[in-house]
Amino acid sequence: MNFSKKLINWYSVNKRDLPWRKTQNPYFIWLSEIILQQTQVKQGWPYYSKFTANYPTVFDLAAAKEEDVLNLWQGLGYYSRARNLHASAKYIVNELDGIFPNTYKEIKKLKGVGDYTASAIASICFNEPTAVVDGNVYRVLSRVFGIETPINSTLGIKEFKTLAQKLVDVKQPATFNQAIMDFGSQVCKPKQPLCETCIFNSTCLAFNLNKVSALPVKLNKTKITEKYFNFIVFLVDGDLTLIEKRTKKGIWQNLYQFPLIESKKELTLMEITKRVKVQFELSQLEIRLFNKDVITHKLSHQHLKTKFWVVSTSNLTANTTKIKDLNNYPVPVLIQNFINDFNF
DNA sequence: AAACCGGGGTT
DNA sequence: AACCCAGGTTT
Repeated sequence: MNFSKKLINWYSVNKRDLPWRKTQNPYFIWLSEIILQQTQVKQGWPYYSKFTANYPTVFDLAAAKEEDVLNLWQGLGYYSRARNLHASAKYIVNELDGIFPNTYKEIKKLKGVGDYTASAIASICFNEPTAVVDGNVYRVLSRVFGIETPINSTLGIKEFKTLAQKLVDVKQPATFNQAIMDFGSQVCKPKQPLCETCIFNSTCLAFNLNKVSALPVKLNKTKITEKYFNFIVFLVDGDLTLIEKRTKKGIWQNLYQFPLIESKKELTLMEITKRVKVQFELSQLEIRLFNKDVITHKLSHQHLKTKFWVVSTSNLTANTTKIKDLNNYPVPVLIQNFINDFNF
């Protein structure tokens, strides 16, 4: 029996029961695929439930305010996904009369949709035989076929896509694509894969050559930079504070935060006090450090060493926000954790 | 081709 | 603390 047949047989018995597997509605499949980019099923699941409940159709999503979409996305990370999702919903409604594009080529034109996502939607919703290549597929194919080309090299990307495209069952691409991904996540796992009971273990090159833990090959090494973040948490007359929107490109674009003083080195109480006085035109103020120990918020490529400075004042000229309204604004997890811990 | 973009998990 | 996981866009 060939690779695809064995895989599909495995899937028919072992497939997971996931909410987005009950539908072929391209809007729902698109939502699920964007949410699941760089995200485990367990983490994405509640967000899929929230989004389908709040925005049951593409028209509802298109009509929403970006801020509300980001608020619902809060905590999931990679926020450009939410911004692109919203922009594409508006594009589908305004330019395509609300009709979801139905070919790989047209689907890929949506913002935030690349090769993987376009292949997934085209195959699952429209039966187009385009093979998906996600992290699971790289792992399964590199091991079973013993391919050592780095999966994040230009050559590797082409090589694995070609192989997957050769293997895909053109009669049932949706089943094949979901089968290989499910197999990768449940059997051919990154750590402690289930080789002893694997359906491919008699032919799998990695298993038989004892190379399972060495595959797939990935060249990497992202260097991590360190920054100091000082958030200024104003308390004005007990019930007001000050927040600002991050409008510039970079992390957390269009999310909100307390006014931020960023630096390459750690700043002292004196330096913070002075900068707050100058920036906010305050002659005198009461300031205290909330977290005795610095909070290190770890992103994939930077570590943010964070302090929250609580400043009590009554004569702030800037536009304040009611503390009880804080949860109307999308904020990074770092800020949400503070709001929860501080207990205003 | 390399850097950027979040957050959660395991060892 | 050091490692791992996982697509798309921008530079």
